[in-house]
Amino acid sequence: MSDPKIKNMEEFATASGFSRPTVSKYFNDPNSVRKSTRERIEAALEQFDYRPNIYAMNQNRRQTKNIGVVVANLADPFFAEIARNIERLIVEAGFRPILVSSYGSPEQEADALDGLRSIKPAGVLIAPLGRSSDRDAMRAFCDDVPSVFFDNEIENAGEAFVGLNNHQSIGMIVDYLCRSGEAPIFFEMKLPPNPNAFKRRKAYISSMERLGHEPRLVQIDGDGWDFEEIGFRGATEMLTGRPLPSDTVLCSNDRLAIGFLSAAYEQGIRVGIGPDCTLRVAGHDDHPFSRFTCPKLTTVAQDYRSIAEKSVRTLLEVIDSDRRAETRESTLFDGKLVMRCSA
Amino acid sequence: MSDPKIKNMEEFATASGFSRPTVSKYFNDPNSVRKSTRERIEAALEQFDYRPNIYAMNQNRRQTKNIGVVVANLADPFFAEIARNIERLIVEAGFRPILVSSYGSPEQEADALDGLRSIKPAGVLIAPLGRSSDRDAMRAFCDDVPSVFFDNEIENAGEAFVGLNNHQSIGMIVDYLCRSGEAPIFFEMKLPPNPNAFKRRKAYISSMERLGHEPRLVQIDGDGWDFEEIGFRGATEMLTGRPLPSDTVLCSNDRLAIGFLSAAYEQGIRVGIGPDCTLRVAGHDDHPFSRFTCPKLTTVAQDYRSIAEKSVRTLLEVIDSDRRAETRESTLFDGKLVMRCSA
DNA sequence: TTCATTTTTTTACATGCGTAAAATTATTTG
DNA sequence: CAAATAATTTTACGCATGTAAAAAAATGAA
Repeated sequence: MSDPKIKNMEEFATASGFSRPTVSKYFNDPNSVRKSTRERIEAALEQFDYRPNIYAMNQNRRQTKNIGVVVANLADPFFAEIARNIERLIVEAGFRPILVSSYGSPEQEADALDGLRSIKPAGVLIAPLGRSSDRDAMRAFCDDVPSVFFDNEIENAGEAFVGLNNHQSIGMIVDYLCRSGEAPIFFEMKLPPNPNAFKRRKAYISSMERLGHEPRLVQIDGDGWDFEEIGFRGATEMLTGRPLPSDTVLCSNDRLAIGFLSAAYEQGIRVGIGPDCTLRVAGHDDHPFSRFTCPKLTTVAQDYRSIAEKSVRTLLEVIDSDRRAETRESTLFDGKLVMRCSA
Repeated sequence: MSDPKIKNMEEFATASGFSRPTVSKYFNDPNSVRKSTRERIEAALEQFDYRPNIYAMNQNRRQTKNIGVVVANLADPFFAEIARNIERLIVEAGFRPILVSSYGSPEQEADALDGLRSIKPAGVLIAPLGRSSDRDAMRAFCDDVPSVFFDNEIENAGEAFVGLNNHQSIGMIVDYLCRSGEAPIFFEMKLPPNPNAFKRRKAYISSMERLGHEPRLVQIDGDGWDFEEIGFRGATEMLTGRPLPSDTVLCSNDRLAIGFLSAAYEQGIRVGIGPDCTLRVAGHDDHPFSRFTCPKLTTVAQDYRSIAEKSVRTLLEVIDSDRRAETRESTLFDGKLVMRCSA
């Protein structure tokens, strides 16, 4: 392949025997030209290896084919996993994903949005930090570019929100724990960085009340996103202190649970549902590592795929229709109970 | 701020009272204009919120300010962590990082390079998949754009390689294990996707021989990047089979060790250095989760920061000097022993 | 074959910037 | 203050594409 070197679309058009506008049309949508034309262009493409200059394209198009994806923390495999799904769907739809991570920092989140702005994306998918996010900056951004939020919501921002039905999922696991043993206490951070945690707290309380049990919150100190470390420290403190009001612990998320289990192990406390176990621990999210904890963690699985699909589909609809949504749509997926051996 | 709306550099130049070329010069390098000019432009910048069109800039510059970062698998927190460091350094150097992940698939790795090509990056940092990488495609890519490899090497590709000194690190932990107990057997995949694994195998063998012990490899089946799962299955099989030739196991990496520990726990085998323990397990990499395994994992820490810094610095030097390296430089950092309680 | 329809070509202009050379103006130095 | 130097402006062109309108050509149906 590649006889002479092709510099631009003009030369490629000449080489392939068509005019530049026709070739341009082909690149914007191969189906917009006659089949015979398409085939001849594609044959030429094999021969001459030319690709349109992406900068010139993006400069002149009304819309770029870029879709920004900003996640709260790529170092958390949960986000990496959902980002992977989202990226795949974006590529399949013929767009180009631009993945950026806030790495837990509000400043970096703001910088990420700022950086995306200059790229003029057709749309953006955002998993915001939550409590520490700059909400005003975020809303201002969403006014300018179509945005769909996932995992975490920012009130009055974006075209839509796609997330987990915490009420259902927490209700489900509280139900399970109550009918299979003692009613759980709720292990969480006093001041969680993540709004989901607040929803889960509320869901826990209402579920317990619904079942006629008294809710008991264990709220541990800690700041930031090092949930395992925070959970470890909180659990160590809790487990060496006075006796627990219940032998069952529901953690606000799997990462706290991972820290909790590590602490319990270190304290020599046997966790699980076996006869020799003195504590049951459950988590939430079905974190990629939760199947390798000791013992394996009973948890609630978020439906990564569905959340990714719905988010991307919703954004693409907004982009295609070329008009902003007048009402903010909110889609919540149910969690699925994943029973392993920790509870 | 922002009185009228500024569309382009022409309008902004007029608004700020300079000519467009002067303003253009400022944006390319603020220090290339007189201080008073710089200050007036910056004042205007506050007032009018304008930012240059990144596509027009990149189209006309000799070089873009983009630096591609392609990692083997973002879903592995090790890569996420090193990517975070690299991204930060790139931003600090005034470039824009473009992060893409192969997610363990050679096709996606090739696609990633292809996608980066169209972005005309000033340079690229690559942590290749290794064994399954398309070496020819990779070398062809490196001919076109300055590339530095990290974590994994591809022979005869790229300007430089920055990684870990497996010989030193494995030697160190073998030394430690031998002097504190029985000589370790080596737990690894039969056909690892990652070339580092081969180096570690060799390093293990030579270290054992140096210390007068017979090397013993336990090579488990499995394909792909689900190391925890592969380690879990391999360990389960191994631990339920005939008695082990040693009570000490060195895993080729932490993710295998995480699976191993999970399996040992399930088998009721107590791992650690305590008196009631029957097995010692060590890993390698100081994976973010290795401090929360049960028991906490003794391992070798890779120096994320140094690897990231050296990689970025090397690439920037190539970019700045505007000439390709004639010799391929290879930098290996020593690992550090992280003693926890698993061995 | 003829006519209506679709596709392609031609022509022309727009986009938002980089950059080079020459002319001008401002600043610094002696 | 004049000369030397540095910064800025003017002018002009280039980059690689999108896009719109009118003209021409190809295609398909009767």
